[in-house]
Amino acid sequence: MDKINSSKLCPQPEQSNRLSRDKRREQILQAAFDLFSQRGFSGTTTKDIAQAARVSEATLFKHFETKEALYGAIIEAKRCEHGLSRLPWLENQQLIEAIERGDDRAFFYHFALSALESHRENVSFIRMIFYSALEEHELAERFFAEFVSEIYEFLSQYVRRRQAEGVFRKIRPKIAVRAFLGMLIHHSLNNTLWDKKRRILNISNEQAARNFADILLFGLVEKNGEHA
Amino acid sequence: MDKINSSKLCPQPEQSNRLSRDKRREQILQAAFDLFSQRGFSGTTTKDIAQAARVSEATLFKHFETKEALYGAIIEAKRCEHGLSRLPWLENQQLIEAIERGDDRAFFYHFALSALESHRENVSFIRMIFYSALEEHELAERFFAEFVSEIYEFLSQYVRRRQAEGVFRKIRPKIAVRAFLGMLIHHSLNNTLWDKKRRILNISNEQAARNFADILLFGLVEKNGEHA
DNA sequence: GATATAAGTAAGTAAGCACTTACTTACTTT
DNA sequence: AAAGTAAGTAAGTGCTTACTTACTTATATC
Repeated sequence: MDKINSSKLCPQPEQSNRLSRDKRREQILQAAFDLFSQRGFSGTTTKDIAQAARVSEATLFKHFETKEALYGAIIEAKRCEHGLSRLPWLENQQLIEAIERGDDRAFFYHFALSALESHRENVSFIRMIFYSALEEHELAERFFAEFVSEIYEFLSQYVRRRQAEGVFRKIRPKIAVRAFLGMLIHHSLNNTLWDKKRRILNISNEQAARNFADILLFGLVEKNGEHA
Repeated sequence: MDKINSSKLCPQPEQSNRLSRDKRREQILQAAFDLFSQRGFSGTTTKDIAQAARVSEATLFKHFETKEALYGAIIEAKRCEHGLSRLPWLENQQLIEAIERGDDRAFFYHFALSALESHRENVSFIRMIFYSALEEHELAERFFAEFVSEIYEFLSQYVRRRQAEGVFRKIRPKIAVRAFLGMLIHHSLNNTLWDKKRRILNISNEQAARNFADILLFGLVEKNGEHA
């Protein structure tokens, strides 16, 4: 209606909204990701997604055969983004230095901090992962098998080494890792899902990382000034 | 069809399936709870619920005005079941004895154990709570405000007291509580949601409770035989 | 045993759902 | 500039959804 001759009369805003296949595809994926993470798979309609991506539903189905296939494409895209190629510790210089110095406190602090920061930056991804786990889509399973289990491996190797060196006491390393990751993930989950207003506990990621690392290493029981 | 004269010809199974209002109501609630916890609110249809409860959809809507109201009724029912009246520690004799003895290890062990057991017995409830949190229904909010915050209060009181007595070191009590609850909830979540086959870590609730309590109290760092 | 009342349902309804069809642009290649 | 190709959509399709209507039992009370 207001498009027909606009290119002749007013040249400003109404160019063609035609995009290259890849650009449009990405746009739809982004809209779908946002909506799925907010409302889950069955809570999101293809009409909603099309509207959010500013295309017709027909266009959406030209790019993705089914709603399920669209979900699958998101999984694939996120898998590449968060995939094995860039596990967080490999690009965390301070973490690597802490390992070299044998500084357990710095090691767990920097690991915790980067995990908490990453959670904060990927709230949508976390929500989507949780939806996937509940709905038993494969995203959750893949994420766990490819990413989480690597983290367990990395951290429990560290614990095992420090046990061999006589610094850590005897405990199954994976139990220690579960405890530590539990602190981190539970804290992030509180901040993004349960207690967004942070009524119960409102602390910075630095404080959280520092305290969780210290609890893991030294516990609550006083040891008379062993660490300042 | 096969109901019309069955009461005259064969007296065994085909009595009337008419129930009292309360009985029927409860049956529908149970079916709805099971399905909502498996598939979430928008993933469950009223037809599914009616079938699972073995009534017609019309009957379902005679008992509950809308699907949303049915959800609300579940919340109310679960709130009574899990409500303030029976917070877990009040009926845990071993926990109370541990407090009286001033036995921190026993205290956190028994708390952890009863939490983990309770999670195991209420998998459906946990799933439903998580769906509620993601879908931002009020169940999650109420549960948190009425139940979880009480637990924080109880545990941080304990920590505060032991700090005053010079046994625990200086740390914000709620951070310690968050760390401990994180271990417990994350472990249960792994067992029921992420790693049902327990590939990464397969331990009993007793082992988990023992180890988590010890990490909280003593940490990982060796203290040369301070606790056997 | 007649009457009142509540429990129950078969068969709808309108709106919403994932997905198609048949067609119109816009850009690229020659 | 003509032809070929790909991007895009208006207007459906048939099915499913939450919810109703108009009716049929069953049971408690007198």
